[in-house]
Amino acid sequence: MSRLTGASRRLLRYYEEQGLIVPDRGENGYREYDDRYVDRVNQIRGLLDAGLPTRIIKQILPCLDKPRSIYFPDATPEMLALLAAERDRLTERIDVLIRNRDAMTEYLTEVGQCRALAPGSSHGTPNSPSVVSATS
Amino acid sequence: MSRLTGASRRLLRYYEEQGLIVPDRGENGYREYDDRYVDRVNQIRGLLDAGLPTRIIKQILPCLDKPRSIYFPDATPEMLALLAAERDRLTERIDVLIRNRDAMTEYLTEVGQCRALAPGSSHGTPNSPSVVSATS
DNA sequence: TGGAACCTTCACATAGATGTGATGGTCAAG
DNA sequence: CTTGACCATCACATCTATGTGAAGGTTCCA
Repeated sequence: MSRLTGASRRLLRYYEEQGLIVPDRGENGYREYDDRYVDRVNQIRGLLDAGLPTRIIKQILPCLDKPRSIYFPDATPEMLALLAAERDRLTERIDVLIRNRDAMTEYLTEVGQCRALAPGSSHGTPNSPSVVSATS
Repeated sequence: MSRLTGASRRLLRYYEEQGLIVPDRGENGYREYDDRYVDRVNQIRGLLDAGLPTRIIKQILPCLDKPRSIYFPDATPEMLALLAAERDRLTERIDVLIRNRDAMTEYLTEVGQCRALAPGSSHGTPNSPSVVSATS
């Protein structure tokens, strides 16, 4: 599992400790990770990377689980509200990041050496003046 | 300053300790924050919020300083490369966040109660399937 | 001459995400 | 049976961004 996800064993245990994943145990006590956990762990890491704390992730994760869109049973209004709120917070952060990124790009462009193209994709509005503000 | 930026005094001192800001000192030893520092602190907090560590921020911050675009003197190639690299990393994060955000929105839409509109702006592609992967 | 309201430094505390090591069980191959 | 490669738990360490409080100086207003 560690190899599949890139997360250290320690980290997997930590996620488990935080209730983010609950792997089965074999007779011998060994953890048995269902294949679907690899997606789940990646999602967790994505959200952590997004700045969400495990505590929040634990709450919104059930909503984002993979075999959903079949029947999503236990989605309390509270969870939906929380999810929406987190999404909005996330949107705000994204905006901050985009503005920062664009400021960097702008500077690099001005200086004139703008090689090192983004290897991933390329969302984002390449304008907006210079700086930034934090929200969280 | 603390009031202007929302950062606690302690935090301002911390940023100073990390070399991110270098306020002048009055006769009495009091810190004297130039007005431009309010922008700078906001920028710092934006970058911190972006997940960049102070160590990195310290390096790229001089490039993003405000009275720039006049004459930007000391931009070594190393700093430019670093800045470009950080910008690309940032772009990757942004993509991850956008995908996560869109997954949330998608879920909320499916469930049907998609009120709680984003109060800020509204970047982003409202599609892409579900999940995510971390890069950092 | 107070005293309130600032400021200073120093230092210890905390919380979250992770690393690392000690100690020991399990399993499969030799 | 033993050795190597797994696995388990526990516990302590680390790093970053912060909070908090103590002990004391400064400024200003009454």
